[in-house]
Amino acid sequence: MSEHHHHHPTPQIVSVQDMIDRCREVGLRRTKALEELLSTLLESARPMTLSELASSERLTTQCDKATVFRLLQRLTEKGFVRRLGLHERAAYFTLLIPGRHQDYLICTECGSIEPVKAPCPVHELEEEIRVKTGFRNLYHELEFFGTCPKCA
Amino acid sequence: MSEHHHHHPTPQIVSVQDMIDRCREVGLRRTKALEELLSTLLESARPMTLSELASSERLTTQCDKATVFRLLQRLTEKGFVRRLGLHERAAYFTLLIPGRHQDYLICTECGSIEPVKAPCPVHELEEEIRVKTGFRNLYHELEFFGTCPKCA
DNA sequence: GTAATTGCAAATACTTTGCCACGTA
DNA sequence: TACGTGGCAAAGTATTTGCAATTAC
Repeated sequence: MSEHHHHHPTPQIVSVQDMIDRCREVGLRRTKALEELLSTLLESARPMTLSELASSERLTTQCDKATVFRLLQRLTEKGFVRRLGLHERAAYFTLLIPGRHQDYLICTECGSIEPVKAPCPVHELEEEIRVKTGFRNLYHELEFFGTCPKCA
Repeated sequence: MSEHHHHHPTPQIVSVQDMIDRCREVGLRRTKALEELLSTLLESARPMTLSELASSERLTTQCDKATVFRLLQRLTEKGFVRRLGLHERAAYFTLLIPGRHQDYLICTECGSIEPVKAPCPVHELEEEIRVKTGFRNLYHELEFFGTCPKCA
């Protein structure tokens, strides 16, 4: 029944409400667009592009693409969202949840994106780089590319 | 005592001549543009964008940007070049040399890109993913982002 | 000679901004 | 009221393609 709280990331439940509160703390206003965007990102199992977000069920009738763009921009600045490359022409965005890190497995044929289930083996190297190079605010991005079984 | 037979990077000398020969084997024609492009990529310590390549010393007077684009496209198809994300709006390209793998350390402020000197710790996970998911042609991309000492 | 390759220009795709109206605090 | 935010349209940047001329083999 009791949970052990060790140093490794504990799966934590994050609510849209929490996120909005955190946004308001740094000066963002509570708007319908912000709520819907955060909800959509939170519900998504994978990073999404601006176009995907802007045309998603919750947002398409709700607000303009430029609005979503500017929201993502603000959220990225404030550190609530991270912008990922993932090799497509369009950028991908994902919620940044403290203590949670995700790597991705991407099919170069059909473009499917799924989270890697295994633990990320890069933290030690990241620490080494932090110490040796003096870089600040260090983080990493790790993606695996290949042809998925369906496309093979 | 865990001696792995991982393809450790054998420092191999690669000449433009070799690369051109390999290109010809797969049907590409020996053109001035191809030579200059391969030379430029080979001399570069880091991946380069299409614009950088097209306006580089060797290529700017040599050929059109569309030509460089199509060359990179063919070289990528043939597996001689890899296209990387690296978080910028433009894609980056780098020569793909068998047995050689490179991770990058990128400053989010000034955009500088440098190769990581330490060995990449991802090969085992890559193998695990290959086995568990059935993905083919698997490879990975690992980048570290942060603020470099100069920009801090 | 034939097919691949090139240059130029035009078309796409994705991102970003200007401006003024609007809503939140 | 004041200032952050939103919608719409236009501009900006990177990529991609069509086509006729050229070049490698």
